[in-house]
Amino acid sequence: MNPAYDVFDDHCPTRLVLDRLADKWALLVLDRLQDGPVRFNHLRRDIRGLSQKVLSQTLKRLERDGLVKRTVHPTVPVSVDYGLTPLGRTLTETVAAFAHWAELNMDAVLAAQTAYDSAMTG
Amino acid sequence: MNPAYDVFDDHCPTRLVLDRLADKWALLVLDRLQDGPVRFNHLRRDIRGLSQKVLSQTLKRLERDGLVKRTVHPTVPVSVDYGLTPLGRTLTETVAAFAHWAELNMDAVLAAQTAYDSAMTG
DNA sequence: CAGCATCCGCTCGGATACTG
DNA sequence: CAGTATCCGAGCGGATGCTG
Repeated sequence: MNPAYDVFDDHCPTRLVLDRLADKWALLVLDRLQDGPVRFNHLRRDIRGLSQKVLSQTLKRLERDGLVKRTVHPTVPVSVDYGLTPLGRTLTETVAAFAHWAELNMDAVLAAQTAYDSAMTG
Repeated sequence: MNPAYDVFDDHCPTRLVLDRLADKWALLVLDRLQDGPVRFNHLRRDIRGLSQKVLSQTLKRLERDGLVKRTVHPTVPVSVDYGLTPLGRTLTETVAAFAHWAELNMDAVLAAQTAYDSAMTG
């Protein structure tokens, strides 16, 4: 580890990475890719609510950051799939933990919200 | 786990949670709180670039979601600190993994970006 | 110290239409 | 199928000023 990097520092480049990863769509894409490469429109269908424009942007950013690999298959018509790079793979566990923490603890969060809101009202 | 919850579903409540957690500031706050409660202005100073308004909003949301506990100490003047709830504590490992993945893999990401950009240019 | 209220620029992201 | 291009409204978040 390079001790010069510090996420709490405003001007540290890690902030840029954090900004990329702290994105709902990027997390969902990375989570969806953990079982292997997926094609563009397949991703689009699987991740409900994700528009094609945002998917395109998200994939491009993830590719630029070296987390996702874009592969073009020379078929007719051309087909393209997206998979994790080795670097991206080092993140999958964390991403999965994140995404599924929500599923596991949803009830507790909803209960906390209800309690908080009723405390405000009453 | 409740199999009814699915982060890939557009209308699943877990999407709301994911939205909250997939936030740079929320992640940094949670990461900063893992060693114990911290006072408001202390947080503000430690997390560079975080404005007071956004810190306030972030803390309120995290409190509403049951991840953070706000404690008022009846001193003069009043002092307030924020700490993790037991629920919030179940997230710290994941959050820390996230924040520090950035620090660990910064060099690789920067290299990937450079390669990507030069491939575009040249 | 620990906030709230207001203004406001800027970007995110949804909708739509078009291309190879 | 796999995108690009454009328009545009909503909201995030920074700056500033004020309160108990």
